[in-house]
Amino acid sequence: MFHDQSGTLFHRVSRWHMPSTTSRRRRRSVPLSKERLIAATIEILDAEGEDALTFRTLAAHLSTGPGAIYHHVASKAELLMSAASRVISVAIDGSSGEQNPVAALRATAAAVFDAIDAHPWIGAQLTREPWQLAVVQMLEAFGRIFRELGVAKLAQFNTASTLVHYVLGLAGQYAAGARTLGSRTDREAFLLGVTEQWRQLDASTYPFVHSVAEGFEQHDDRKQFLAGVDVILAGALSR
Amino acid sequence: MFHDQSGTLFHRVSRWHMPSTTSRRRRRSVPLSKERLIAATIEILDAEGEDALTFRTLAAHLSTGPGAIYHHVASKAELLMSAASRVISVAIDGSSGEQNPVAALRATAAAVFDAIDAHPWIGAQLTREPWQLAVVQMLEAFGRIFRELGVAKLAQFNTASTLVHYVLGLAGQYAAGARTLGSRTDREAFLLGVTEQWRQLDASTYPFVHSVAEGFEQHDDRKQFLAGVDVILAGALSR
DNA sequence: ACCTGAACACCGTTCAAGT
DNA sequence: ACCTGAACACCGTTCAAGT
Repeated sequence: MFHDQSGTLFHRVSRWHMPSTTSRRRRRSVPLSKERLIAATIEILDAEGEDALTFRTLAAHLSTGPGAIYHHVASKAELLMSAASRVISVAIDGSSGEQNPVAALRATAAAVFDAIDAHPWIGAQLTREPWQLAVVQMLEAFGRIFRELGVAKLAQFNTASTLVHYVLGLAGQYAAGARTLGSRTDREAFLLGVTEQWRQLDASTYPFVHSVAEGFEQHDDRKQFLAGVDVILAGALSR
Repeated sequence: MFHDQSGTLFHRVSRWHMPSTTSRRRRRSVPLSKERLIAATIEILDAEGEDALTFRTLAAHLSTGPGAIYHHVASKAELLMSAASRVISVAIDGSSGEQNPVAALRATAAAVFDAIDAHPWIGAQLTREPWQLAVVQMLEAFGRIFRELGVAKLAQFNTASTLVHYVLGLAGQYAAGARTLGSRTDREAFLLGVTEQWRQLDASTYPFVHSVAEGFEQHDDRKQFLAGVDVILAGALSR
């Protein structure tokens, strides 16, 4: 719950942006800026989910009209890319410092997972634009570690991008789960619904899925994610 | 280009649905059905891209009104899930038959890649709803092979879902690339633009990205994808 | 230069009215 | 039962008008 630096950071900042009349009045005295827009975007996405972020709600949050936003960002896509990149850089920067490269890789991956857990809308966003800055930041962080690990020159990009794609795929599924969940119900109920659907599939055409259905409800997403990281790490070191 | 069974299949079917007046008149004599809606959906997505599929264009394509669609599917989300699942099952079914499990895994993964290549809109769709049927179908296909490979019982789900997430992540990036591309320009121009952006990043904060930027333009997406599959396969077998 | 908010050109979905 | 298409409640974005 609290293993995300960026989550707590933005949580602290968010008191400034509470929709109380006092703070809203204080807010209007400061001019709009891209920074302010990104902060408000992250706040709304975290608190109310992806569907809640429209240029109308964002503008209302900042006590202005939707048109004002276009003086600081070119489009909603640019705003979302900037918000995602912000969250990912905070996560990656906060996880650096490990000396052992294997530990560093796990720490970085875990930090990214925790950022996605705290801001599940990122999962959908990273898929919306290809090779956006947030994705390149991950490639850089992972690639540098694989190089330190002594992975051969040509394999460095292969292994790093494999890990990046794995993270993106998991982030996407995670975000989709959070979206269909609404922010209230807990994740176990969602997983229970998933296994319920799995059990209703024909057992002879889906034997594997049936065999893993039991026990899936109480599986630990974070542990599961890190297990996948270790599979890729083992594969990278096996040549 | 032609390594996708589903692609050619739907291409052949698509003559029925050409927007010529004759076929459109012939079409109206047949009642609407979910099957027909799915076929038309895939057709429009393949030919015109994700943005072109609206319930208005789909209805016009079938010479009816948008409301008629709701007699056969509950929502646009359901229609897209069904379309994705259709494409994935055709791809997976067409790739079965390999006896050697390692060859089978590579063949299945390649078939899924080719399906994504032929229908890039799938990449975005698979991220839209969590654990939708198309994703479960991949989990089943991969999981069964990992079991055959002798992966330990507890690791079977780990390794299979790692591979599924990797495929989903790559599919998402691929689809995003295809979307920003428009369907006409070739992929090399897109990759050139990506590396151009990479080169403009600060070289001291992005040393790894800079080091892999050269040569990235002419990299082979399919080969790259299969290299990642082999990394995960090696990791799965390394314990 | 920056902001405002009505207006434009769309969406997915609903629903009264038809056959 | 199935279809039709106008209407509803929204979007992101634009732009004339203000300060």
